Amino acid sequence: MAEATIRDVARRAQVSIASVSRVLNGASNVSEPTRCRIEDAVRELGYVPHAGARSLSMARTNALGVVLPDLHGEFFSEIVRGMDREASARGYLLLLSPLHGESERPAVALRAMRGRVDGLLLMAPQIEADALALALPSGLPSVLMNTRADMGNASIHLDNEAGARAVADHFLALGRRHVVHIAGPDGNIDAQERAAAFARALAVHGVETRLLPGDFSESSGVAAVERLLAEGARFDAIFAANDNMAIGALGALRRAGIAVPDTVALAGFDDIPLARHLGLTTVRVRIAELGQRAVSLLLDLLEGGDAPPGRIDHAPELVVRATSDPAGAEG
Amino acid sequence: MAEATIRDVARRAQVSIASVSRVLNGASNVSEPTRCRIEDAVRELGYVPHAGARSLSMARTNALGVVLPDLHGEFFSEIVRGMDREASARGYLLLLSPLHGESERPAVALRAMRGRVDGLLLMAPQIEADALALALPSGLPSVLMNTRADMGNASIHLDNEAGARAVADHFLALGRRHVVHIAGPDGNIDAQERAAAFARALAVHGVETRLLPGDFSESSGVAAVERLLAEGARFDAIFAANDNMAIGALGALRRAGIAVPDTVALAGFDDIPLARHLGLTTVRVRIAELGQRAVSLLLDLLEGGDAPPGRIDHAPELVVRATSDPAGAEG
DNA sequence: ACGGTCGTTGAAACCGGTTACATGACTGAG
DNA sequence: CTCAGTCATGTAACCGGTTTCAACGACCGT
Repeated sequence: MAEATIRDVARRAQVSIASVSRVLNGASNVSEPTRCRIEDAVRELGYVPHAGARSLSMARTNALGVVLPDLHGEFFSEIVRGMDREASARGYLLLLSPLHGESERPAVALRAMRGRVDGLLLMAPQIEADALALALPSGLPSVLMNTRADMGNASIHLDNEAGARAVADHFLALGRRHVVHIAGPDGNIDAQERAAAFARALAVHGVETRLLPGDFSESSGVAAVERLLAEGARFDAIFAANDNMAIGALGALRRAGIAVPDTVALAGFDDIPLARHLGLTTVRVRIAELGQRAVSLLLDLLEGGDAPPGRIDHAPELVVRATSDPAGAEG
Repeated sequence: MAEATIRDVARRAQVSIASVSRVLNGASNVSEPTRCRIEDAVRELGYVPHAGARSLSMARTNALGVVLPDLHGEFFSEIVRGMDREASARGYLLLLSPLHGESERPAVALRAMRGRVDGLLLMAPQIEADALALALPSGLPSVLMNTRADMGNASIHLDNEAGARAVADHFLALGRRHVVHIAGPDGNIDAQERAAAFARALAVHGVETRLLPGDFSESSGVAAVERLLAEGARFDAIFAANDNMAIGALGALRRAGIAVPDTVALAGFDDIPLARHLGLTTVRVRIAELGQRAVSLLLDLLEGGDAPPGRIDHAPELVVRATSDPAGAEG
């Protein structure tokens, strides 16, 4: 048996579809007996409105498109959780379209969103500004997260510079002078900002930074440390561009018998739950909050429509734990 | 400027909307010159088809609804990742609707899906069978995950019994005889199955199980251990119904100076990434794979339509690590 | 020259809702 | 008693696509 439509309900209740629609949407101008007949018919038929059809005629879907890069576990779930918290509180659903395998062009994913969602949340730290401008559907209100482009779009950015600077200052305060940075993937804007700000903050105090490549994966953190050891390099502090790599580095240091934090201080970025358990010093991002704020910004844009708030910065916060705190017991 | 519609394209290319639609969908019966004119018009206008309208007329949305309880971080992201992997490989998007605050009735969430998605993935370990039957939209193909109901619906279940039994056997092999189980939330089917199977497997060998309440949160794991210690209870093995609680328990044991695994062996369930880092013995679920299989099952159902595969079991696997392995170094 | 076939095209119905507008009954005021 | 003003209700247009079907012209064989 096919699903009941509004016409079936109208027929059964002996009224026009207009009246049914009115009752369903809580319009006031329907008489009591008519309303009852309709409500009965709805119940008897188990009628559920067809959201797609409604969206089409109302030009409103009550859904938000979420386009994310291939994020590592904790980060992904946290940001989606935050987005969902805000979205569902305000009556919206989330339509997910991860751009897996970061290489894939986002254009397809973004185009598929037209007619499906009222607005777009796009996190694309890897994409060049112009590619982004090309791919962004013009008619769709969007909030950009941690992207390069800055073309009048509302956007929310993590303050990578403040976070990286805090780590640099912390290392300096500990008296470290032989500092290594394990960087994130090449094209990633967050990684670039972190690396640049970190090196700059140290350079101000005459400290040079040794830069090693990484790709945000745990294994690349391991590789970086192993390379340092193989070279016999001298270093007393490591800042990894994210927690994952820091965790890899921590493991490698331990296996090599290097005392953390006594010989080498270590810090990451993100503050994923694992970081707390491992006693990793890091920069707390409050990922869920970031997602929540992005959705809030987008919905304000959609509903208010008036003052498009430009760029919002999301401030992170240094969390000192065992891997850089000589006083603390190591987790 | 409003978004271009198919009529705008037709007008510009001097053809009917039918021809435009044909070109867009790759129909063969369009002459070369006409096709070119239309393609030019599409390009010039930056036309993108309206997915909502197309869905309505095709009665097909290319989206799957995902309704999940309030899962803890890793579990959530892993299962969504797995679902997305399969869904997007087969051309579908995911529409997310977490039932946060587990108490909330799923009926609303499920109803909102009608007309938006082609099929439904529902994980609801907390919901009673009859409530579920009532809430499930009749016209929507669905795959149930770890639910009680078994009403002809396709479903995929985690084999909790096998996992719990494996832990029990492992503890027995270690010679443990004073065994504690920290249970999951009351109404949760997974928690119930794990607790029952665990106690049963031990009982066969004449070992009784001390049962403590928990709610899958880390803090409830801490609380359980603290309660044991306060009572001065004698115990040499703990099986927590999930990793989160096991991690809480591990912390509490360490703080109390109790040797793990020498004095007390510890195991969890799920194998979240943290478990590996902490050296926690656990039952590996391959969460992403679970999600992937669920989507695959649903899509087979949708596309094939023929043989509705009934109930599928997803087998977990015991992973022995430091918290229960006397030989292994403790992580 | 004629009828049949084929390939190309457009008109219009349809998907399932919402809503502007018309209609008609009823009410109260003048 | 009449006329304006409510109020409840129905009709039909519309949202933006897909698809059926009929029309049309070109081409073919005879």
